[in-house]
Order: sequence, then C-alpha cells, then structure tokens
Amino acid sequence: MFVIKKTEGAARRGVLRTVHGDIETPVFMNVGTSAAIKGGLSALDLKEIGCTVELSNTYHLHIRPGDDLIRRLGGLHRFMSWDGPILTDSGGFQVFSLAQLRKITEEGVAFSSHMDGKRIFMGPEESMRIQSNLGSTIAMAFDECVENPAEYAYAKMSADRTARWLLRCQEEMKRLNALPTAVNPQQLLFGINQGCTYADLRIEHMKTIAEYELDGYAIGGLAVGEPAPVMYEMIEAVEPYMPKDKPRYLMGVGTPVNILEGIYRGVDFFDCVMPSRNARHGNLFTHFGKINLNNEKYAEDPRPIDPVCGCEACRHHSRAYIRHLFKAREALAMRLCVIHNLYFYNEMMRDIRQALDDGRYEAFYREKRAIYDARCED
RNA sequence: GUGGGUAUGGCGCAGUUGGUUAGCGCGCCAGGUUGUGGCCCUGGAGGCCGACGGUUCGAGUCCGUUUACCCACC
Repeated sequence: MFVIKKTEGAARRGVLRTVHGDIETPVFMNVGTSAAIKGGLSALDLKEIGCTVELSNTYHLHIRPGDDLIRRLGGLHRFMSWDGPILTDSGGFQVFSLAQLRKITEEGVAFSSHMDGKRIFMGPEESMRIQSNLGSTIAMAFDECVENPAEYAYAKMSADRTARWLLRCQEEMKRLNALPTAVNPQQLLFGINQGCTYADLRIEHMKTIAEYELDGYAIGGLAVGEPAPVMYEMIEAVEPYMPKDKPRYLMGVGTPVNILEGIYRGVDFFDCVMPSRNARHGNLFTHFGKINLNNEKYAEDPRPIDPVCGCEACRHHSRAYIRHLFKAREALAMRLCVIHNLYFYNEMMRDIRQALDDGRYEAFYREKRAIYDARCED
C-alpha cells in the first residue's frame, strides 16, 4: 500500500508499505545487480550506508547462479542476507544492452548470453517466473527498452507490444503468487512506460497501462543518450497520466541533479549505477560538487573526500590515502569510494525527504541543483 | 680474456633496401560513464634514438672507436 504524506507542487513525500518493511519516498535504490554491490560491499554495509532498498537483476541472476538455485536456498533475501525490500529488474534492459544475436517476437526474446553465448529465451512469463523464484519485494514487468534515437513507427510498434507483454506479466504474476510454494506471495508488480522520446506515444502508452491496476508505474527507456531536457520533457508529458495513488519509478536515473529534477516532476523511486560505477573510477560526489580522486592535486591532500560527510571513508581516511590506494590498485580504494558515493546518495535522499516534510523542497531543489553536478572548486 | 648479443619517452618494445613532424603497449596527466563486467571510450604531456667521430644531399638505420649491460666458452 502506497500512502502519500505530503505534496509540494508535483513533488511527493510518501511511504510504500511492503512485507519487507516500509519504503520512505522519494527513495534511491542501491544497485546490486548480481546480489552484491560492486566494489566489495555486503548487505551489512548497505545498512551502514543508509540504504533502504536493494536492487538486483533478473537476467544476471538467471544466468548465474540460477534462480532455481536461489529458490532452493530460500529466496534472494536469505541468499544475500538482506532483509529489507528488494526490487528486481526484469531483464528487459539487459536483453537489449548486453545480449547478442537477439531475435524479438511477440512471444519474447531469443538471445545469446553475454557470458558464454548460450541460447536463452525470455518473455513475460519467463521473467515473472524467475523473479518469483527470487522472491523479490517488487518485480518489474518485462519490457523492450528501445535504443535512442528510434524511428517513430518502431517506437510505436514496440510500445504496443510492451503493453501486451505487461498484461501477460500481470496474469503470470497473479498465478505465481497464488501458488502455495511462492517464495513471496505478496510480490508486487510495477509496469513500465515506453515510447522513446515521442510524447504522444508515451502518453498513449501510459493511459493504456494505467488501467491495469498495477502496484506501481515506472518510466523506462530514458537516460539512454537523449539530452537531459528531453528526458524532463518526457516525464512532464506522462506524469499527468500516471495514477496519483501509486509509486512512480524513473528507471536508471541518474545524477544527483537528475534526481532533484525527477522529484520536482513527481517521481518517487530512482536507481542508478552512476554512484557505484563512478566511485570505482575515483569520481566522487560531495556536498561541494564532484571530485576526481585520481587528479594529481589530491596526492597530498589530508582532507577527507567530503568534510561534512559521515561515511566510513570520510570519518577515517584522507583523499591522499585513498588516491594512493587507487594508484596501487588496492580493492579497498573502490570499496571506500563506493561506500562514500552511496552514502552521499542516501543522505541526499534523506535531506530531500526532510525538505518535503518541512515544505521547503522548492528552495532545496534550487540551491542544490546548482552544486551537485558541478565540479568541486578547491 | 675470447666469441656473440643488446642499447630508441618512466618501464617493455617496433622502426622496411638510409628519405618528411620516430611509432606502439603499459604507466603518467585530464575528460567521459545513467534499469552495472572492475571492462571500456576520448583527448594530452613526455624522446637531440648510449657516447664520440666518419661516409652521405640526407643516418635511429651504414662504418670505426668507446662505454654499459646480457649470454656462452676459457
């Protein structure tokens, strides 16, 4: 059940109650594709970072170690020792970003695994069965994420097909949840809006899937190469047609500013690999802007990454030390930086929720968007 | 001591029968990264080619001397 506690313009402050705990929104979900946060973080670290929702991936876990294996071990929560909410991405995006030799039909997608080339078929039913085996809190519908730019005719055909797939996802999920052997009989299903960068297609698609009475609605297929203003336009176009009483999720987004802009336009859920991937390369977010720890100017800098940050890395280590760890290719460099960036993101979300609680999001948004994606000047 | 081999950016190496601004990998410096392979992509700095002399219109390349290191044999 999703409850909106407060609104400010289009921005919403809410809570999604799930069998694995409450999700206070707006929220950033921490990406752990293969049931692990890259950079060497465990579920215990996630708690310390302030993470409330973990995100894993259907495609990756199906290929390795296999969703049947995870089911036999009691489901994903027990497998990775994380008792909070988990959202599983459907594999739709991976089929289109990683897999080779894919062939799309009305049934689903036949493709070769990016690991070993093995032939795999995944359609709406397969994706739901895998996610049911994983027992995640929230399952995502199996969709086609069309590359950008795309022809109008193809975008329309694909969006229509994704809508038909969504009905099949919903039917299969109902069936699976009713089975006595279901790992999580309360598993929620979010549908995904598509339509590339064509506002009329997005709106038409959104109107269609809004009638399916799903547990939440995602906007997919954005942040795939189009300029940020176009992404914001698409959100503004579909937002009026998204059910007000259901959580909204902007998939794969984004930079701190993208998130501020998304919330400003009525989005509740976000996820992105950016904080963890950038951290592994030494690119860090701070309250004063971005820094690249690999830069020579930090070689003898005794200050923490972010002087006002309370994460493990900032409480105990200097920029000079962590930069050294990067140069020495020590795994600890990535671990400390990933901890920092995810802590930053989760803290930013706490600050955003507080600002919404206090009715001052507008001011917060205007102040922070000028800083967070800019380069730190020091 | 004798014979052979190698000397080219920080490191490891290419460089044709002598011919424009001497290349490559790694490293270094700096960008990028949006429902994750740590992969990867894009720029940039850095070399009087061990030293000295000779041949030539022209030498990293050919010749001589020399220095350093490596290998084999005594």
